Amino acid sequence: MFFGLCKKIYRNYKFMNLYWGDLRLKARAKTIYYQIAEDLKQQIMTGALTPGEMLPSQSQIAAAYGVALMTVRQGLGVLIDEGYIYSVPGKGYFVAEPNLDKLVIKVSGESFFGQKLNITMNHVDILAADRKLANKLGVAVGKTILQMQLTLHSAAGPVALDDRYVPYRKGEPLLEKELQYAYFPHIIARHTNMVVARSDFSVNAMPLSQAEADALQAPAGLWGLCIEQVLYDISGNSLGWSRLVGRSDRYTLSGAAHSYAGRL
Amino acid sequence: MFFGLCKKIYRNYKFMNLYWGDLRLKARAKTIYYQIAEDLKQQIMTGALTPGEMLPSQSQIAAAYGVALMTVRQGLGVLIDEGYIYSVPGKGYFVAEPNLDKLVIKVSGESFFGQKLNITMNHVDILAADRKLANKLGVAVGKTILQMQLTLHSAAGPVALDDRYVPYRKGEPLLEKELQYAYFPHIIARHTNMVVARSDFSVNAMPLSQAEADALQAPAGLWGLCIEQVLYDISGNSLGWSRLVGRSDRYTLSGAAHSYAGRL
DNA sequence: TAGTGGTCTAGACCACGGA
DNA sequence: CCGTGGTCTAGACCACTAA
Repeated sequence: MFFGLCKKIYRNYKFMNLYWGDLRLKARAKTIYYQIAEDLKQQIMTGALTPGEMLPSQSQIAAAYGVALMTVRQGLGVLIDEGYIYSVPGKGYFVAEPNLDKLVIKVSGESFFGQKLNITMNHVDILAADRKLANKLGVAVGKTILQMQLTLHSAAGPVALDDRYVPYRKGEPLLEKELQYAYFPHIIARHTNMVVARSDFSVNAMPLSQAEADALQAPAGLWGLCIEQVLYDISGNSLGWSRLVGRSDRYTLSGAAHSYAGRL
Repeated sequence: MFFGLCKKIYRNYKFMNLYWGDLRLKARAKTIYYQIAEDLKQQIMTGALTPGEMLPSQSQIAAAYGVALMTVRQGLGVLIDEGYIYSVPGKGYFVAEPNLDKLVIKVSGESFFGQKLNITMNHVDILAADRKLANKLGVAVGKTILQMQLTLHSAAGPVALDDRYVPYRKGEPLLEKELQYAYFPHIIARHTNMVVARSDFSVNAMPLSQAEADALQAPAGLWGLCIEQVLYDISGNSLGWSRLVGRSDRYTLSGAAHSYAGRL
């Protein structure tokens, strides 16, 4: 049932010239373990193997392909990486349930909102942390904070305002060069020698303050889309806080979710 | 430099009773390959190995631990899975650059916005696709569409309205049972026998229509947070479209990003 | 007890990279 | 040329699961 026509002799791949130069994927595409993975993936996506169903055992697959166990395991490893299957020790491999519960938004520094944005630095200030700021950054009230505000704008005009707060570090001046990075974590990564491990963020609709509306040249009554982001190091210490508020008529956040999600 | 104290004799793990029953992670925690991975991960997170730096070669690691090559490879595989390193054939393994450019929002059916929400079905209708709907769903204008609208509400009152559209399929009646799933993809997955492979979504601030404001009992002038989602099968055919608009004062979207991201 | 997956070994050959 | 990672073999022993 599982292996109708799949007993082809994959093994003569050794005698073929398959490493077509630069493209690594093309090379991988013709390996035995990759073929095993593709065959099984095919059966999952076409419904021949349904979610929850058990796959044939490693040894059955090995026998079917005339191949060693480790090779089969490598193929199954690919499917595990890609989220198609999971294993239960002592029982077997099972087809995973598809789910779309992880929405992924990609934000590179280059194209924050799916469009190329120019950056203007409005001002850089030194200030003492008030209660709210101290709370966000996990520092004591009164602690010296570096604040910067910048504007992202497209050809149509200003798109978003971004206020960023970093605990001041002695002997680590912010360089002009660093400020050019559109995406806050990139600044932090260059500015501190800490490894930024995690960021928590939230997204919501917000009314624009008068100052924000002015700076964004926003029509009266327009609300903004607000993205807050707090950065942490590996120990959970806060490294920075960013609050971006943008014209909702000039950008939207977008992304995708995949049922069988591999690595990010 | 790389291996100061790490030449412990891991190999006697074989003679210890390490498989402490149910927890699989605890078992894995004491394997050789896992220890190798942890040691290297430690060096990366503490800065002993910096992004872009080359790791010692497989054979060096194997010699340092007194272990076979395949075992080392398995350990390095863990780090690749978790995004800490990558490999360049013919050269070596390298520490990856940390980046926080993938924001992940988890939405389970249980807690859509970080709070338990009750669901009320407002109505289910059959209608013919107009141009906009036909475009969204990738069907012909006039095609029969199943529409349903539901309200999500917390103890405080209504939180969001969700309009969902599914191309009508003969002989596949929507079951009352299926409608209880809060999260749209879950309904689709149960309703059709198609595998939902991908969903594209977008998030933005939107003014509430009069009908929406009434249904949500929203204060005058309040804008909503709108999440649109289109579901696709493996071939790229659209399986459904959902447009959720919610009171921005009663929920926010939130999530996290990780510098070294493993599987979703 | 038999079958499953999980770990590990000590070899092998291959393609790629750089000196 | 040699060192690198990538693939593969034919075994081994272990712990878990279910009959």
